[in-house]
Amino acid sequence: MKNYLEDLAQTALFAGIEQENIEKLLGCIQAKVVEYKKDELIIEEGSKVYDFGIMLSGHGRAFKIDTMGRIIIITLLKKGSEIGVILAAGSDHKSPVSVQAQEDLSVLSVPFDGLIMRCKNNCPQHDRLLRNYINIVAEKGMVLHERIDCLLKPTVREKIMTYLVRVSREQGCRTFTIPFDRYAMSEYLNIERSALSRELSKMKRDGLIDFHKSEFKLL
Amino acid sequence: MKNYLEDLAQTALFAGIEQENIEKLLGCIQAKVVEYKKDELIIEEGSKVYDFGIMLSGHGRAFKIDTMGRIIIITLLKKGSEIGVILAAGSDHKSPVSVQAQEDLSVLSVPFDGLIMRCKNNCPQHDRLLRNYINIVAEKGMVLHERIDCLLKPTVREKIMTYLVRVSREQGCRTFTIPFDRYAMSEYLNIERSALSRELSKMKRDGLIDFHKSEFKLL
DNA sequence: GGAGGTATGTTGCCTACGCAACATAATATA
DNA sequence: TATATTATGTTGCGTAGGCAACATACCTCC
Repeated sequence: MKNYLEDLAQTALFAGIEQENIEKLLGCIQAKVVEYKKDELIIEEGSKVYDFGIMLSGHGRAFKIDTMGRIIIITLLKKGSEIGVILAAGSDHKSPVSVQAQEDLSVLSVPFDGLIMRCKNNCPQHDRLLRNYINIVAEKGMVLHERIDCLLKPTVREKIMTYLVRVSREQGCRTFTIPFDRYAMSEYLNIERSALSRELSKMKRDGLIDFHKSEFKLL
Repeated sequence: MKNYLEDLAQTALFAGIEQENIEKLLGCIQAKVVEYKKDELIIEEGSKVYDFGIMLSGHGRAFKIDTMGRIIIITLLKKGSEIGVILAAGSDHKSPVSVQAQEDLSVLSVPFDGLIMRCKNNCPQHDRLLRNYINIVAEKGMVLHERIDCLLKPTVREKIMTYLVRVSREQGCRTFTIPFDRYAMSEYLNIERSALSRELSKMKRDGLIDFHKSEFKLL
């Protein structure tokens, strides 16, 4: 466990908490490290989830299989990503997604009840931990809201613009880099990759934007 | 304030807390009642939000104006609805929506910090309150996720089916009532009202579903 | 440098669905 | 019961964008 302390100090969950206190907290909230093999399921669609997790190493993905058998990627997970945060805090707990290890990896697993129960020993910064947690849940909600914001736009062009304007704002600059390749971007906006490329080209021609690969510029 | 205690006891925020304790808590968390006139803005798009609210009476709506000047309804609010729960708990606090009173109404306004700070007097069930709050935030996230689930479906028929199957599951019955009229349903699924009606009729013809108004049946 | 692999762009075809306009049904008003 | 009003259903038309197929750029590894 100890070897992870440094990494944990960098996570949103433990933000603002000193390492020695993190160590104490980990015991208090009954956190444990769980290892997964490549392709193993961390969460199975439909199962009940009471523990949330923080990725300590490796890569994973959250996905679901739709009625037609297609795989829909919900999120990609890397070191530091949270798993099942909303689920564990919700009231139904039933997972709409599966989470799978894409390579051997380890996860810090925390029972939600351990987090939320005030420990008898009143350990320092448990409050801060809780506040961080709420913050994470809220931010996840914001992220979902922002995606819906794009998805609701009627045309491909408006979807793209909504997305680009947001990223530009976030990075505080008219020139910016998006964290997607074309395929991922098309999935995020729920449009065809080719249709995306087509519209991007048109928008460039129309003098609305400029771009090369994942570098964009709003004009 | 007192006259609202009974209503508050019914809300998700105060679920499982007795009325006398609610009264104490209200003071502890520095809640106050705020009145709004018809058409007044409770939250203004772009403003920073540090307090969340619980609707005590009346109706309101959350909306945003998109780039083309169209009004997009995000949610409708009624007695018991929460306002700005995710915002107040988030880290940016900047509201992507406006919230407006559609008639004279009152709101219980609670500073997020009041909620999350452990009161010195260690008042009973403050923990429960916090747990309820996290629960609400998480559920809001689930609701957004579920909508995205529909929006991502490529065809109108699949969007409809995804939605109907979910509501059917929620109500635990193949016959059920949806909380939308056609127009609201079409907005939720982000499709044209006429296209929705058209597809619903086809699905009935195909023996997939049966319906009359807002009553549906999966076959 | 060549050869294979992957990411991105281009284009023609075709249809699902947005849009508008109208029809019918349900509900309210008087 | 007549009349206005609002919800829902129907239909024809035109096109945005899905789909498939191919083109080009970029990258990696012999």
